[in-house]
Amino acid sequence: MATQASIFPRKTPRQRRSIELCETLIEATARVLRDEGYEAANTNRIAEVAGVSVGSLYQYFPGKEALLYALLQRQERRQLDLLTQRLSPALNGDLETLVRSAVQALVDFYREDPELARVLAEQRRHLMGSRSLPGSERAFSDLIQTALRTQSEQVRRLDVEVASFVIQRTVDALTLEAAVRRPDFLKDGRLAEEIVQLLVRYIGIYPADLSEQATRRPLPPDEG
Amino acid sequence: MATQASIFPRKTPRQRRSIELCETLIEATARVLRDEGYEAANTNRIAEVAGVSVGSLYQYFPGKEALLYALLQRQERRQLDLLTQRLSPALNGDLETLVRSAVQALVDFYREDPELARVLAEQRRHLMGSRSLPGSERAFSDLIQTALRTQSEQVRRLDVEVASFVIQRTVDALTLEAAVRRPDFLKDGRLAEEIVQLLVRYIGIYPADLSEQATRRPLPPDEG
DNA sequence: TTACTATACGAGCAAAAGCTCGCATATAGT
DNA sequence: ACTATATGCGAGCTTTTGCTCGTATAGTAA
Repeated sequence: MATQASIFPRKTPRQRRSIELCETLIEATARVLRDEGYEAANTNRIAEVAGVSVGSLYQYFPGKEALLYALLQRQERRQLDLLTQRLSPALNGDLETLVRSAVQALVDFYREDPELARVLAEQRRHLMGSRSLPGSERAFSDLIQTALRTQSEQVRRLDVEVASFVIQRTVDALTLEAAVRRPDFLKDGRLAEEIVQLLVRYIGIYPADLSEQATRRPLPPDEG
Repeated sequence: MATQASIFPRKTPRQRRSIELCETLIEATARVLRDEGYEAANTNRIAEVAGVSVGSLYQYFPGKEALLYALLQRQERRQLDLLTQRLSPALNGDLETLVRSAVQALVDFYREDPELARVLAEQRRHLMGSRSLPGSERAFSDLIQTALRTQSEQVRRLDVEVASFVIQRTVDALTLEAAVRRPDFLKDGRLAEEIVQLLVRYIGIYPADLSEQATRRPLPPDEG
């Protein structure tokens, strides 16, 4: 059972059938993870579900970690694609619309396949280990920081680094957790709207902030 | 490798040395999980680290799942203990103090052993499966709902069920995630205070809420 | 002491999982 | 058609893991 730890593909497929083979294997990995759980996700089972032989599997992937990693990359790419696609029309609107677009994008994404998303979220850190995280995470964080800076009139003064961490982790954790455990909260949109409120109240300007905003907003209306 | 799935102890230790043995095993499980990861956490390795034989392990635990489950229970009990202990002196104070106590309790808890907390969080759902969750989670949720209702003058009108979900998952995800990945954010208290702000702004009453609060607060001040 | 029970041990077997290698087939280039 | 290369296969070997069982020791009670 001498386990080989490399994460990266053993060789790149050249012909069409081998490319399809790799995709079939990744898809099978997703199916096994979703339907049978992590324990069942061994190379023999994945090859069996994919309808190919173990030998073929090992021709392209050095082990199950590599399959998991490839699947994770596919997932992250799709997530980021959806997010940027949904966000671009809202970038010039008001803050609330922007936030709502982002939240709804993640809700839709996780609702599509909650079980798979959950398992992958669990495995993410195992695979990343101490490696740098080039995935959608960094891109998402950049997206938030940019938005915070460009929407500065509607945004209170805050530590952008910490705030983007808070925003990203909050919306991700809540949408994923809800998709897995409280799908009823997502079905009627109650929770999505609640997350929007949570974030807008956190980011947006309220009277309590006016004193510290004085340098940026020269008009101090009397409160009381 | 015919795996036996039961979660519950095989028999209860009667003499002192056997009680110590069980605790040693649970502690070893924690150590292996923290230092070597989930993959390494097999019964042979745990017994070795504990300095006892596999035979002794199987006398009390039917498999590694049972060990994991026992460890998880210990962790949840400690977490809930700390939380209730920190919260009780703040129950009569203002909302912000209450929230700050809860956040700080979780921050302290996760900072104590972030790696272990992370691994256990990952494993929680595997072990719980479709079982009911009698752990700290339910108790925490009840705690929040009670607090929301008793502090009603400082709390805006909101769906208590959804709100308690949002609050619980938010504070838990943020504190755990930060303890693991951004310990620097926790060291100087920047993040803790940010989480407090996030929650207080979400829960608390702001001018934007005054119209919908009219039935509860009979004084409608003109806004604008 | 004696008898009885609980506890501890660890070699070792069976099942599972990881992985290879020799051979068969498909595709591409000439 | 012929050759070279890429692809696919799966029996079966190796290592790991889960777990038992016969034996030895420690505790308890008479």
